Amino acid sequence: MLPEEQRCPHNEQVNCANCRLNSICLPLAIADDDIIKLDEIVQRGKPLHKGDKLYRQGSDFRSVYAVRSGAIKAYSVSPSGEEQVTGFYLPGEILGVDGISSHRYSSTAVALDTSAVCEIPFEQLESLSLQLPKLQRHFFQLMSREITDDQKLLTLVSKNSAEERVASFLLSMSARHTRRQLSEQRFHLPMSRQDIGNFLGLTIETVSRVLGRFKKNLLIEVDGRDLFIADLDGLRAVARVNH
Amino acid sequence: MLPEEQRCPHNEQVNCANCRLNSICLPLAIADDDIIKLDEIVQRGKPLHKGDKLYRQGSDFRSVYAVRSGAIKAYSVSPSGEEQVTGFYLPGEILGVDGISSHRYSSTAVALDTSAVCEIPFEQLESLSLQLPKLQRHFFQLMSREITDDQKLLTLVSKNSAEERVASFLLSMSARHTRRQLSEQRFHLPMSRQDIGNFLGLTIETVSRVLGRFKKNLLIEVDGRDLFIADLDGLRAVARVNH
DNA sequence: TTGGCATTTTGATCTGCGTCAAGGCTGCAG
DNA sequence: CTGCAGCCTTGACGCAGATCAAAATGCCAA
Repeated sequence: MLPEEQRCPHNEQVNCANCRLNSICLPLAIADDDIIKLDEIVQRGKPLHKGDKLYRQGSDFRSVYAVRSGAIKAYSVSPSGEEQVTGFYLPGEILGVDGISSHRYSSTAVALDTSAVCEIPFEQLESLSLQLPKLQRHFFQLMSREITDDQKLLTLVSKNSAEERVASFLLSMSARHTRRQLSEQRFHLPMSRQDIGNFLGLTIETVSRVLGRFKKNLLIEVDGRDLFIADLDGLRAVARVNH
Repeated sequence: MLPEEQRCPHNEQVNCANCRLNSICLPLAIADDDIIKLDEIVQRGKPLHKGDKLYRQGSDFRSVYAVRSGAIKAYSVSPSGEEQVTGFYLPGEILGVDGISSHRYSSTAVALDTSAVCEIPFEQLESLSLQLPKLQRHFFQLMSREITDDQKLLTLVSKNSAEERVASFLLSMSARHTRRQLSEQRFHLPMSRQDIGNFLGLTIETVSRVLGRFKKNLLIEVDGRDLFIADLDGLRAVARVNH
């Protein structure tokens, strides 16, 4: 399958109003003339290459970012030196809000593939939110969702087995692809086994073994990072969590 | 030690402006005449008794709450039936923001002791935030802090040993007491071992054993839920995280 | 005071996943 | 083509913390 940016090139998406992702990104439920105002503050940068950093932990917070294509990984390093992957961001998703509280990003964001993002300067977003109640509400909801997602992840990591965690992760990826009208069953994982393991609190070997078992039980087919979920309900049964 | 509400009775704290907690609660950095507007929408209910529910997972979201005295525990039950304690809220802290995204609370909040809270109806808070840029900003920061706190907790639970987790937890409680001008070393734990274990992804037996080891190593003294941190630096060394 | 229930502690044993080690696969550079 | 580096898989073994069990302690009500 072609990457999304090739099926719907960047240069055709010159504004928020005609962006294919606008139903899952910021402008949700904002009136047309309001989208224009939002559009004026959004900056569309040049594509990031694999490995490029979008922002770094500890650097000054200025903007939040919406992913347009590709995939971004966010991770933070604790004072004790532990590295923790805090999230993967796919097209239509917003990252960077963790920087608001301390005026510095609390994580580093790196492109996992060639990616494109929209930069939204936060001060301007704040001003606009004062004028557009729906935008303010949308932003409160967005942050609240990040909180509930983090709490679900905490439950997953602290209460579920390795198989349940990996199954939930695959189903989460699947659901997020579905939201973008892409295949529910067949997709590419943009991150390494290392990243998956770190995110889920598992070692790379355990992730590999669990995927091997899923394959043996005919739940999935895997070839490197290409994934096919052969038995969605079977995987849901393993995850014991609704996705 | 007397509970705070007895040293500083409720009926003397009739408004936000003279509330002893206002430096760590909402009105931070808000001008005096703005505090009055905020004060008008805040509702001060009667005290909650131990075990009383402030709100329930799945019920309609209407308000966020500021703890005035006592202690509140928030927990959620996943579709698979796992119970996860998502946080403990002490005087000056805000809870309930997890309900914004889906218009329903994603957790249940229960009083661990006799407690008093201020109720802040969210629709009115939203309206006021449109008029008071500082309040909007404060609220964005508050939610962003909740996100970064959750991510730190995730790192703690997924990357650290039982001893590191318990030590970090005790230091976190200590730091939050210090913020309220209370003893850094001596305080009462309002929650059970069960709750601590659940919060940290450990069993009650492990929590008990770790506390026993800390006691043996003269890091702490414990008598039930009364705690004295005898060696703060020693405990910090065990936690390997700055608190 | 006594009884009963919830909470905590302590001990013995078990196990899922981490750790260590080795080998395979893929893609790129020369 | 060959060699090398990154990434992934597979196997053998050990251990931190879970589980199972039971006793100790605290707390409140009658």
